[in-house]
Amino acid sequence: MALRNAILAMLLDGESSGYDLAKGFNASVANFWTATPQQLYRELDKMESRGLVAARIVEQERRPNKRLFSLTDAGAAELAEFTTRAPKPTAIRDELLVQIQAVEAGDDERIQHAVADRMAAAETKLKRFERLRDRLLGESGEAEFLATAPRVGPYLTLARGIAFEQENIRWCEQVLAVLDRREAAGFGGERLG
Amino acid sequence: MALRNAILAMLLDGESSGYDLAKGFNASVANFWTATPQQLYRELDKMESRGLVAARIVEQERRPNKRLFSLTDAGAAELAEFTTRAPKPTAIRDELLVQIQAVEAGDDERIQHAVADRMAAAETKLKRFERLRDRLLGESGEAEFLATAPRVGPYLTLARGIAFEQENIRWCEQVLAVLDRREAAGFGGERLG
DNA sequence: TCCTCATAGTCAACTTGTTGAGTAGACATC
DNA sequence: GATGTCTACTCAACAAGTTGACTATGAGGA
Repeated sequence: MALRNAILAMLLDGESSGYDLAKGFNASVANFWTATPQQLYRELDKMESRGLVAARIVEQERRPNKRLFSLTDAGAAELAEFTTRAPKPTAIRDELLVQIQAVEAGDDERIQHAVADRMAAAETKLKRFERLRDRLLGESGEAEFLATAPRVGPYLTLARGIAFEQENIRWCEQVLAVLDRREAAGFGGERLG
Repeated sequence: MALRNAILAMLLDGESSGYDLAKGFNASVANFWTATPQQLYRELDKMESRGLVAARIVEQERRPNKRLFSLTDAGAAELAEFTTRAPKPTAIRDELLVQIQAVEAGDDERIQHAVADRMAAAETKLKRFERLRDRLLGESGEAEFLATAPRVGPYLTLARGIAFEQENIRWCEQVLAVLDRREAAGFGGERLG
């Protein structure tokens, strides 16, 4: 249900192929929803058969043909209806946090590595998001943009993504500092059962 | 896989029943993983049959008997092994963000309501987390605790939860401010197709 | 020339997560 | 005395998400 509506929301930006959507919903790019390509192709077929999106085949030279999907009136109505329903509460669900929760019973070194990797990924993502924001804002400052732009939804979700990644980075730094200090103090390596 | 390990990580705090775990993994309480009761009972049975946890039935007066689960050596080994594997990258997946992305094509008023609800929920959760942190810290300050406590994992995941909810609150405030101002400026109610 | 990457998908099998209902006793509240 | 809430689950059905393999073409580099 939510995936369906996330796709409809993406199509507000204009028609696009399953492949394009897959790039947008990729975990390393997305700032409001994620999905794998398989999920998208499957869902798009269902949505087409229900008339929520319209598909049009575009023949291309030098590369495979593609199907471009666009919002139909029924799709827009469905999306509008979705915005009237109470959204599900969200909570964190993160394998790295599970590992940190169990850090004293696990492999210190590997976990520190994982935290460093996560921090690097967050930094990359943050930079991407900031470039995206600059492109969205164009010449205007934030206040002007928010007052005059026809759409602010994408800007606001992007703002959430930026804040999330900044928080991620700060937290990773804290964790690394704490684990380093404890290792130096002789807490490293020891296992709790 | 991750749920299994999240359960094992919970059992580091001592034996507990499915019902108790369900409370801990409840979306409004959890700071590192969530699960429904059904998921837990199902997974616990599987884990018991694989020897990762041991169950013991405790007969109670005035209330139903319960099965208390505890970590076995095999379970602890599985959890340790899990900490050596690279965790999956996580991304935001939030119905409210989908609604915000589509705010210009949706129902302004209801969305503002949903944002206000989310903010209230985040405040409740933040307070709960802060109380939990105070209990964890006890008499010690943060620096002392981090230097001397036998386990810091639960503290670090709690810190992530706290930061997440604070960010949530800030973002909700921003969104409400922006939507209010746009409504006053005459952007409200109008729909984009 | 081979190898990899990017485009643009499809198919099948599997694992995870969600929803709703049911059971059953004890206690509190109106 | 009826209703609701808390403990402590179980069962069944369904929806959503993941994994891995496969097809096909063209471009760019080693």
